[in-house]
Amino acid sequence: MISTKDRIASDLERSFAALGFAEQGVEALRAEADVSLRTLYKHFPSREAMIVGALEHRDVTYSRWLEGGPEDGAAHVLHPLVRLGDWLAEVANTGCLFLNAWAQYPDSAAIAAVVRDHKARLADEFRQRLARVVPGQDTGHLAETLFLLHEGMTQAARLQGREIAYDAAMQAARAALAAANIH
Amino acid sequence: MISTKDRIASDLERSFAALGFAEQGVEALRAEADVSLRTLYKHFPSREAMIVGALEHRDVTYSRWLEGGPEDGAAHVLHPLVRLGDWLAEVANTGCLFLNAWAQYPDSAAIAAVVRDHKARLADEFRQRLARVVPGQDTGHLAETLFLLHEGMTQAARLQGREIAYDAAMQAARAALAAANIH
DNA sequence: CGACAGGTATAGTGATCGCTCTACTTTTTC
DNA sequence: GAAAAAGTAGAGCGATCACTATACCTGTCG
Repeated sequence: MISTKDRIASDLERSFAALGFAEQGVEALRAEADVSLRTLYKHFPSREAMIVGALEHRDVTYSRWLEGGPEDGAAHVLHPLVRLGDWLAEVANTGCLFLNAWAQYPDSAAIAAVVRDHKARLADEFRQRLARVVPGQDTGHLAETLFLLHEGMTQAARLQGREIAYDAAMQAARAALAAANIH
Repeated sequence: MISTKDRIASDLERSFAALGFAEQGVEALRAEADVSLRTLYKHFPSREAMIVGALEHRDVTYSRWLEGGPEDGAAHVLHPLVRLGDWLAEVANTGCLFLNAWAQYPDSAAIAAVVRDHKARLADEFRQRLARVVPGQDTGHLAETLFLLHEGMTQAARLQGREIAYDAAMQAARAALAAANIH
């Protein structure tokens, strides 16, 4: 049983992803979610809350998107980057939804918090996968590099095309893993 | 002799960089540039034109910022990344001004054009430096990787801190160059 | 001198937008 | 089956904002 709030959050996420955060007012969001204005405001008491709700929803969907993959070796660590490549192939290429939101509302503490939270979780994903492949080894620096490549691929995809960005990121990632003797 | 328009553009760049594109209206920009509203609109006939003017100004200042550096070897190629690190140490950490603008106005052709232009010039900077160090060699793919690291460092700096982002990007860049036998 | 290019100062305008309020209906729950 | 919870429809308010219009000043140059 999916709650009304979750359904609206999903629609908001889709809507913001498609048209950005500035180009549509609350009325347009209401129409996209196909609810009354009152109901929309009951679940998300301000426009800012709608943005936060959409970002939180994407945080969950993207985490699920990264799950799974090969269970050992470099491929286990690289899986999130491969999945990002898949993601970029599916959606319109508008960069990172979180960073776009943050760029637009740099003074909103609530938005900054959800962005930092999401990115911290993402960096942790790489740390955990590295810990599984080479347990006990200090891989903090390597995890940061993989995270940086994730961010770089996201931005480069809209500037130079998905394939180029994917190839460049994957090659750099493989080289970094190889230098740490992870194959 | 610096023109009035250039002086205003410089103020606009500073203003947008400090406070973002959404948080200040035309009146705030006018105050920052210390001109009358009429003069501001004479040089930049719309708010969008003010944004474009600010971005064009930064395109020039950042190109100048990257100039020079060591004249041979890997250090010649890496110089723009080093300079980006210096840049990130000096300015407030708000990501890439161009991508922030684009995120906010995804439908503006004029803004999209100046963003693409700037990023193309940046990618070319890496290509030219590679061509100088290993003339005749096909380094297209390597240039894309360095460009991706540039974008990644910019974004990662606001998420994980400047030093971490700088170290991660430089390490990945050195590994990529070493793999191509550039030292 | 006098024309004029380019500046200042600022009030006003029309449109948009976030949000609320009123009045009513449907669904759920005990 | 009644009450309460949750939904719909949509008009309207107050504030903001991009942009314009009016009226005036000033330094330069033929």
